[in-house]
Formats: sequence, C-alpha cells, structure tokens
Amino acid sequence: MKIATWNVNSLTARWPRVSEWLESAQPDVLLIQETKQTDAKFPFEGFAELGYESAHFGQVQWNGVAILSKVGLEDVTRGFGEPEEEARVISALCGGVRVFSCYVPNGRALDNPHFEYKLRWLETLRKILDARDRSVPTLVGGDFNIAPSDLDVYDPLAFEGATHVTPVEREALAALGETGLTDLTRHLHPEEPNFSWWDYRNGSFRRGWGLRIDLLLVDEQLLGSATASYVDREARKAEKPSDHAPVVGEFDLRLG
DNA sequence: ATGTCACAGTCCCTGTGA
Repeated sequence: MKIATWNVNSLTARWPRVSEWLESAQPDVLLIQETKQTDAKFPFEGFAELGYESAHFGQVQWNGVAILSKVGLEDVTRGFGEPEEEARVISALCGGVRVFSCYVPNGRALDNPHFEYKLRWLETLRKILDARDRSVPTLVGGDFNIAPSDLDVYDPLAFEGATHVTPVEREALAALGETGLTDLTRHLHPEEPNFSWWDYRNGSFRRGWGLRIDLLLVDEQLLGSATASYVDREARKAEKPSDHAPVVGEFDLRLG
C-alpha cells in the first residue's frame, strides 16, 4: 500500500499538478492539505474519474484538508468536533488503515497569539490520538509546520527566533509520537535531510534551502510493514508547483 | 531576510496568510 501526503497550496490552482501526479504516482491513499476551497468547489467528480473516492473538510479561503482513496473510504470524521473550528484535520478508514490528514497551524511568530493556538491545537490532536483504538493500524500525515530536528532545517542559524524549530514545538510533536507513532521518513533515512518544503521566494528550491515539515507518523504495525519512504522532488520542479512536495510511504501490509 | 504565490474583497489593486 502506498500512502502519500501533500500540501497543495490551493487545490483550485493546483488541479493540473495534483491530477497528473495521481495518474503517474498512483498512490492508494493521498492526504491533502490547504485545499483553500469550500466543499461545494471540491472536485469529487474529477477525483472519481481518476479512480479515487474522496472526502473533504473545507472552508472559504484558507486551510482545507482531504483524503483520497482507491482502497475504500469509510467512517470519516471532520475536525475536533469543536464549534467554529478551522478546517485542519480529517480522518477516515482506508483499506483497514485509520489515516489522518493534518494541517497544523503555522504559528506565524513566537509572540503571536497564533503560536499559542498552534500548541493548543497539537495538544488536542494528541488527546485524540491517545484515545484511539490501538488495534487499528494508524497513520497520521500532513503538514506539521514543525521541523523535528536541526537535520530537517537547511540552515538552523537562519531560523533562530523563528517558528517551526523551537523546543516547545518539537516537544509538542514528540508528544504525538509518545502515543505510539514514529516519523517514518526519518526512521528509514536517519541521515538524509529529505526536505519537503521550499519557500517560493529567493530561489530557495534551486539553492536547496528547504525544511522537512511534511511527515508520516505511523504506528508499530505500519512501521513493521514499511518498505520505503521518500519525497517526490520532481513535483516541486513542475510548472506552477506547490511550495511543498509529496511525501510517500510504502507498506507491505498483511492485514487480517 | 525575503528575489513568490494565492485568496477575497476593497474587485485589476490591496491586505492577509504562508
């Protein structure tokens, strides 16, 4: 089973890239973030023509998360169940695996109220993951807006005083892991940076100025069946690309 | 730090978010 996560930075703007990537990469499941559209605009039919069932949790202008699947899409949950919440998490049961598509708040700046919101949001997610049914294989993917370690940052000195790299954010991410989840790409590749995001500005991609902030957190069952994980940098080279590249995990699942 | 991109509304520019 091949499961990928991709922050597409507007599905409206990115449809050509997303549709061609699905046709060539053929993941069984794709977790999407930043669709930036309402459910009414989400291309359910376009995805169906490509062979995918889909579920979306959208809003008017920002955020928006989705799950596409070729292996079934059942028991969908949208958000944390809080009133007026932003569209940042959706989960479903796909081919016997509970998958989450997460778009963690950016944080903006350390002294911005949005930074506290980011930490609260992560704590709410942790509680949900801690309460999950451990008998069901689980994958939590998405744009976490946190680089887990300095290996995940092209120049740690350039990020002093910035979000995405602080101890408190990394501790919040590690707390998700303490519910029994492992960072798949880093586990399989302990030393390669495997950046997944490059700023549109400054020619960052060409210069290799990236961060690894798009992650696949997997439980022990999935970790034991994992055969590969990689970043598809080709997608970042395309015309009018997202600033994020897809992150892929492959599993040799033998589920009862 | 900032050489870009995308969105909605103020609607062909501006403010916001990343």
